[in-house]
Amino acid sequence: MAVDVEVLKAQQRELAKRVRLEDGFKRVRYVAGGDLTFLNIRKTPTRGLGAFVVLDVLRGDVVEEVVEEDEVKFPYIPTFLAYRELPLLVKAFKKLRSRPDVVLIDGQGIAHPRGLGIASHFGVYFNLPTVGVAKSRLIGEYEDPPPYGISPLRHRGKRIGWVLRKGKGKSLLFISPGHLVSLKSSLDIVRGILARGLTLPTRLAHNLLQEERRKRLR
DNA sequence: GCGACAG
DNA sequence: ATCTTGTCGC
Repeated sequence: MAVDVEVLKAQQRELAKRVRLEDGFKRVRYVAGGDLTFLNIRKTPTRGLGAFVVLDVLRGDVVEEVVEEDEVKFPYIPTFLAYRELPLLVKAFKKLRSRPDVVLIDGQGIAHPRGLGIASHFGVYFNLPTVGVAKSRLIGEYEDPPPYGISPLRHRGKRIGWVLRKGKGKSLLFISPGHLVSLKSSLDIVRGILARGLTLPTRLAHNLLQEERRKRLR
Protein backbone atom coordinates (compact mmCIF):
# COMPACT_ATOMS: atom_id res chain seq x y z
CA MET A 1 0.00 0.00 0.00
CA ALA A 2 0.99 3.60 -0.51
CA VAL A 3 2.07 6.25 1.95
CA ASP A 4 -0.29 7.32 4.73
CA VAL A 5 0.25 11.06 4.52
CA GLU A 6 -2.20 11.80 7.33
CA VAL A 7 0.00 10.00 9.83
CA LEU A 8 3.03 11.92 8.57
CA LYS A 9 1.17 15.22 8.78
CA ALA A 10 0.36 14.53 12.43
CA GLN A 11 4.00 13.72 13.08
CA GLN A 12 5.12 16.94 11.39
CA ARG A 13 2.68 19.01 13.45
CA GLU A 14 3.97 17.37 16.61
CA LEU A 15 7.65 17.94 15.76
CA ALA A 16 6.90 21.52 14.68
CA LYS A 17 5.95 22.30 18.30
CA ARG A 18 9.58 21.76 19.25
CA VAL A 19 10.94 24.29 16.76
CA ARG A 20 12.54 27.29 18.47
CA LEU A 21 13.19 30.55 16.68
CA GLU A 22 15.58 32.07 19.23
CA ASP A 23 19.28 32.03 18.41
CA GLY A 24 20.92 28.98 19.97
CA PHE A 25 24.50 29.53 18.82
CA LYS A 26 27.42 31.46 20.27
CA ARG A 27 29.19 32.24 17.02
CA VAL A 28 28.85 31.63 13.28
CA ARG A 29 32.31 30.49 12.29
CA TYR A 30 31.90 26.87 11.21
CA VAL A 31 28.91 26.61 8.92
CA ALA A 32 27.96 23.25 7.42
CA GLY A 33 25.92 22.71 4.28
CA GLY A 34 24.07 19.51 3.41
CA ASP A 35 22.57 18.21 0.17
CA LEU A 36 21.58 15.00 -1.66
CA THR A 37 21.70 13.69 -5.22
CA PHE A 38 20.38 10.52 -6.84
CA LEU A 39 21.98 8.11 -9.26
CA ASN A 40 18.71 7.41 -11.05
CA ILE A 41 15.99 9.87 -10.31
CA ARG A 42 13.39 8.12 -12.47
CA LYS A 43 13.26 5.03 -10.30
CA THR A 44 12.08 5.22 -6.74
CA PRO A 45 13.94 2.84 -4.92
CA THR A 46 17.21 4.41 -6.09
CA ARG A 47 20.74 4.94 -4.92
CA GLY A 48 21.29 8.27 -3.19
CA LEU A 49 24.39 10.20 -2.21
CA GLY A 50 24.40 12.61 0.72
CA ALA A 51 27.10 15.12 1.57
CA PHE A 52 28.10 17.76 4.12
CA VAL A 53 30.75 20.41 3.65
CA VAL A 54 31.92 22.51 6.60
CA LEU A 55 33.06 26.02 5.79
CA ASP A 56 35.21 28.14 8.08
CA VAL A 57 33.61 31.52 7.43
CA LEU A 58 36.41 33.35 9.23
CA ARG A 59 39.26 31.89 7.19
CA GLY A 60 37.18 31.32 4.09
CA ASP A 61 38.20 27.72 3.54
CA VAL A 62 36.69 24.25 3.71
CA VAL A 63 37.37 22.41 6.97
CA GLU A 64 35.74 19.05 6.30
CA GLU A 65 33.81 17.10 3.67
CA VAL A 66 31.90 13.84 3.98
CA VAL A 67 29.88 11.73 1.53
CA GLU A 68 27.60 8.80 2.32
CA GLU A 69 25.61 6.47 0.08
CA ASP A 70 22.41 4.55 0.62
CA GLU A 71 19.25 3.19 -0.92
CA VAL A 72 16.41 5.75 -0.93
CA LYS A 73 12.98 4.14 -0.97
CA PHE A 74 10.60 6.92 -0.02
CA PRO A 75 9.18 8.87 -3.02
CA TYR A 76 9.27 12.63 -3.40
CA ILE A 77 5.96 14.02 -2.21
CA PRO A 78 5.69 17.83 -1.89
CA THR A 79 5.76 18.88 1.81
CA PHE A 80 7.16 15.47 2.81
CA LEU A 81 10.65 15.89 1.42
CA ALA A 82 12.27 15.04 4.76
CA TYR A 83 10.87 11.51 4.69
CA ARG A 84 12.80 10.96 1.48
CA GLU A 85 16.02 12.82 2.26
CA LEU A 86 16.47 13.00 6.03
CA PRO A 87 17.77 9.44 6.62
CA LEU A 88 20.73 9.91 4.29
CA LEU A 89 21.37 13.43 5.55
CA VAL A 90 21.48 12.08 9.10
CA LYS A 91 23.85 9.30 8.08
CA ALA A 92 26.20 11.75 6.37
CA PHE A 93 26.07 14.26 9.22
CA LYS A 94 27.03 11.60 11.75
CA LYS A 95 30.17 10.98 9.74
CA LEU A 96 31.40 14.53 10.41
CA ARG A 97 33.96 14.75 13.18
CA SER A 98 33.88 18.54 13.43
CA ARG A 99 30.99 20.24 15.20
CA PRO A 100 29.57 23.12 13.10
CA ASP A 101 27.99 26.14 14.79
CA VAL A 102 25.13 26.28 12.29
CA VAL A 103 23.88 23.88 9.62
CA LEU A 104 22.41 24.96 6.26
CA ILE A 105 20.12 22.49 4.53
CA ASP A 106 19.00 22.49 0.90
CA GLY A 107 15.24 23.04 1.27
CA GLN A 108 12.83 24.99 3.47
CA GLY A 109 12.95 25.65 7.20
CA ILE A 110 9.68 26.91 8.73
CA ALA A 111 8.45 28.05 5.31
CA HIS A 112 6.33 24.91 5.10
CA PRO A 113 2.57 24.27 5.39
CA ARG A 114 2.99 22.75 8.85
CA GLY A 115 6.06 24.73 9.83
CA LEU A 116 8.43 21.80 9.46
CA GLY A 117 10.47 21.90 6.27
CA ILE A 118 13.45 19.56 6.04
CA ALA A 119 15.81 22.09 7.65
CA SER A 120 13.54 22.36 10.70
CA HIS A 121 13.04 18.61 10.83
CA PHE A 122 16.81 18.07 10.72
CA GLY A 123 17.32 20.76 13.38
CA VAL A 124 14.81 19.24 15.77
CA TYR A 125 16.25 15.77 15.18
CA PHE A 126 19.76 16.85 16.23
CA ASN A 127 18.67 19.85 18.33
CA LEU A 128 21.07 22.03 16.37
CA PRO A 129 20.80 25.51 14.83
CA THR A 130 19.69 25.14 11.18
CA VAL A 131 18.67 27.35 8.26
CA GLY A 132 16.72 26.33 5.18
CA VAL A 133 18.21 27.47 1.87
CA ALA A 134 15.97 26.62 -1.11
CA LYS A 135 16.18 27.47 -4.77
CA SER A 136 12.43 27.78 -5.19
CA ARG A 137 9.25 28.52 -3.26
CA LEU A 138 7.07 26.01 -1.42
CA ILE A 139 4.64 28.40 0.30
CA GLY A 140 4.44 32.12 0.98
CA GLU A 141 3.99 35.36 -0.91
CA TYR A 142 6.66 37.87 -1.78
CA GLU A 143 7.50 40.76 -3.98
CA ASP A 144 10.13 40.23 -6.61
CA PRO A 145 13.38 41.41 -5.01
CA PRO A 146 15.57 43.76 -7.05
CA PRO A 147 19.07 42.65 -8.09
CA TYR A 148 21.19 42.10 -4.98
CA GLY A 149 18.09 42.84 -2.89
CA ILE A 150 15.88 40.99 -0.45
CA SER A 151 12.18 40.86 0.32
CA PRO A 152 10.28 39.20 3.14
CA LEU A 153 8.44 35.92 2.56
CA ARG A 154 4.99 36.01 4.20
CA HIS A 155 2.29 33.46 4.87
CA ARG A 156 -1.07 34.19 6.49
CA GLY A 157 0.15 37.66 7.37
CA LYS A 158 3.28 36.60 9.20
CA ARG A 159 6.87 36.55 8.11
CA ILE A 160 8.28 33.09 7.55
CA GLY A 161 11.51 33.84 5.71
CA TRP A 162 13.25 35.84 3.03
CA VAL A 163 13.71 35.89 -0.71
CA LEU A 164 17.13 36.97 -1.86
CA ARG A 165 18.36 37.79 -5.32
CA LYS A 166 22.10 37.35 -5.70
CA GLY A 167 22.58 39.38 -8.84
CA LYS A 168 21.20 40.91 -11.98
CA GLY A 169 19.06 38.47 -13.90
CA LYS A 170 20.04 35.74 -11.46
CA SER A 171 17.80 33.25 -9.73
CA LEU A 172 16.28 33.58 -6.27
CA LEU A 173 17.21 32.04 -2.94
CA PHE A 174 14.52 31.23 -0.36
CA ILE A 175 15.83 31.52 3.18
CA SER A 176 13.97 30.49 6.32
CA PRO A 177 14.98 29.58 9.87
CA GLY A 178 15.09 25.87 10.58
CA HIS A 179 15.57 25.55 14.35
CA LEU A 180 17.36 27.58 17.04
CA VAL A 181 17.84 30.48 14.61
CA SER A 182 15.80 33.70 14.49
CA LEU A 183 14.21 35.10 11.36
CA LYS A 184 16.77 37.90 11.28
CA SER A 185 19.74 35.62 11.91
CA SER A 186 18.71 33.22 9.15
CA LEU A 187 19.21 36.07 6.70
CA ASP A 188 22.34 37.46 8.37
CA ILE A 189 24.06 34.07 8.32
CA VAL A 190 23.52 33.62 4.60
CA ARG A 191 24.36 37.22 3.74
CA GLY A 192 27.44 37.09 5.94
CA ILE A 193 28.84 34.25 3.87
CA LEU A 194 27.97 35.83 0.51
CA ALA A 195 29.29 39.25 1.61
CA ARG A 196 32.70 37.67 2.15
CA GLY A 197 32.65 36.44 -1.40
CA LEU A 198 32.31 32.83 -0.26
CA THR A 199 30.22 30.06 -1.79
CA LEU A 200 27.37 28.81 0.39
CA PRO A 201 28.23 25.43 1.92
CA THR A 202 25.00 23.99 0.53
CA ARG A 203 26.32 24.82 -2.92
CA LEU A 204 29.71 23.33 -2.05
CA ALA A 205 27.96 20.14 -0.95
CA HIS A 206 26.00 20.14 -4.20
CA ASN A 207 29.20 20.54 -6.25
CA LEU A 208 30.93 17.77 -4.31
CA LEU A 209 27.97 15.45 -4.96
CA GLN A 210 28.04 16.10 -8.70
CA GLU A 211 31.68 15.00 -8.79
CA GLU A 212 30.98 11.88 -6.73
CA ARG A 213 28.00 11.09 -8.90
CA ARG A 214 30.03 11.19 -12.10
CA LYS A 215 32.63 8.89 -10.57
CA ARG A 216 30.17 6.21 -9.48
CA LEU A 217 28.25 6.47 -12.73
CA ARG A 218 30.97 4.52 -14.55
C1' DG B 1 -13.28 20.57 -7.94
C1' DC B 2 -8.97 23.29 -9.38
C1' DG B 3 -4.31 24.65 -9.12
C1' DA B 4 0.17 24.74 -6.48
C1' DC B 5 3.68 21.98 -5.05
C1' DA B 6 11.26 22.28 -1.49
C1' DG B 7 14.15 18.05 -4.05
C1' DA C 1 16.49 16.29 -8.44
C1' DT C 2 18.40 14.70 -13.87
C1' DC C 3 18.96 14.77 -19.14
C1' DT C 4 23.12 18.37 -21.52
C1' DT C 5 27.37 22.30 -24.79
C1' DG C 6 27.65 25.93 -26.32
C1' DT C 7 26.44 30.40 -26.07
C1' DC C 8 24.63 35.09 -25.00
C1' DG C 9 25.25 38.91 -21.76
C1' DC C 10 27.68 41.76 -18.17
